[in-house]
Amino acid sequence: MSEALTNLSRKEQVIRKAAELFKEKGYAAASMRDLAQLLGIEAASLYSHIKSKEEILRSLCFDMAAEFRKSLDEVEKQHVSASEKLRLGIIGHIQVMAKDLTASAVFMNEHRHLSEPFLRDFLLLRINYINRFKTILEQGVRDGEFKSTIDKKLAVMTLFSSLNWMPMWYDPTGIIEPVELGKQLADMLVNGIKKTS
Amino acid sequence: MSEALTNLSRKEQVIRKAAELFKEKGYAAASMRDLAQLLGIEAASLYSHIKSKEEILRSLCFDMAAEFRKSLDEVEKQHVSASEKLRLGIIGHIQVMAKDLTASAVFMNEHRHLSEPFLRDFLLLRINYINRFKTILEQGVRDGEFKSTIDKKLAVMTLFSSLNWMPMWYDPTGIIEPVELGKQLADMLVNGIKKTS
DNA sequence: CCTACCGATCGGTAGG
DNA sequence: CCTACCGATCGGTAGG
Repeated sequence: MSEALTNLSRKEQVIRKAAELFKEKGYAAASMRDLAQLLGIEAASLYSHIKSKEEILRSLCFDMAAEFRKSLDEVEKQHVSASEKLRLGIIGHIQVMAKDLTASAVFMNEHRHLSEPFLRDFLLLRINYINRFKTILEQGVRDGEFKSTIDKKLAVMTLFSSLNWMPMWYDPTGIIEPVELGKQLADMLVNGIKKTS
Repeated sequence: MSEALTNLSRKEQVIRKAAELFKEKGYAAASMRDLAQLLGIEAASLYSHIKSKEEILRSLCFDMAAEFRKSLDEVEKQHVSASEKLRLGIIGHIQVMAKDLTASAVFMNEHRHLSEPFLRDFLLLRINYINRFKTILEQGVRDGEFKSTIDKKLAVMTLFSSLNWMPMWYDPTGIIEPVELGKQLADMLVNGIKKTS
């Protein structure tokens, strides 16, 4: 029983270290020997904790996907305007990423190394998530809250690009907190950077 | 002479095919044997055209960097407002990318596989380019054209994220042209998506 | 551009 | 978690 607990936590240690390694070198260039060395064990010993290198990637990608999904579920329950929903969606997304910036970077950059049918599943989850944001934008246009001239595909892709690159430059030790960052990003997208007065 | 020209054009064929392969599989996961097969030759034969796998990556990354730089040089010569400069800079960047979406994707996603001192040089070019856009934003704030409350780092990072992800979803056979896309992206960033009337 | 090959390294297994 | 390995594959060279 305590043995099972120990194994579980050791497995998580392996996965977390792997995330750091995958983020730094990329999945393909990161070797299991590199990973073992970081953990102070032999490469062969890794396989008492995990089944394969790809299993690690899978758990990182799909766990993050589940977190993003949960966050957006909460937002959609709210009865608020489209711009408020968009704001909450952005803040939620950033909060999820901020909880694990390393896993977020792997989620974003390394998912393509997933083999089938996992890659297909992952891509479906992602397109679904993006479409839920698109729905919010469409609602905003319908309600007369957003310009009818905006290109929704461009807007949603711009949003996602900004969101997904955040792990590359966001400094968690810096002054700005995740929620504040989300608010500013949402404000910039909704209101632009031009002075309105 | 015609031999030299043939070699040159063959070298370029190799590089272009490599760009497609690097984009699709990632640099580390793309093997020279894969590349050779795409070209219908043996892996060893590649080395009569190129010195090493990394030499290909270097030429792709640094050639793109030079194109981006040239484009921004032109923009900075113009005597126009900050928002117009920003607009022209965005359009220029997108035009450069649209000329070679494959090389652009490699430039963005694979540069980290450059070895030193090339990686350092590349990163310096990139930060310099980003800072030139930041200067445009600062000018806009100073001139009272942009809100003084905007986070310039966030704004410039958002801009770059959107710009750099474009090769991932932009469909060159689609209806929207590069210049039009640049205009819309600039408009969205400057004016936001909210109705102002 | 080819054949023939090199040493290094890869993910992973057997058996303890 | 270790020692001892495996077959496959890697980037690249020699010599033509």
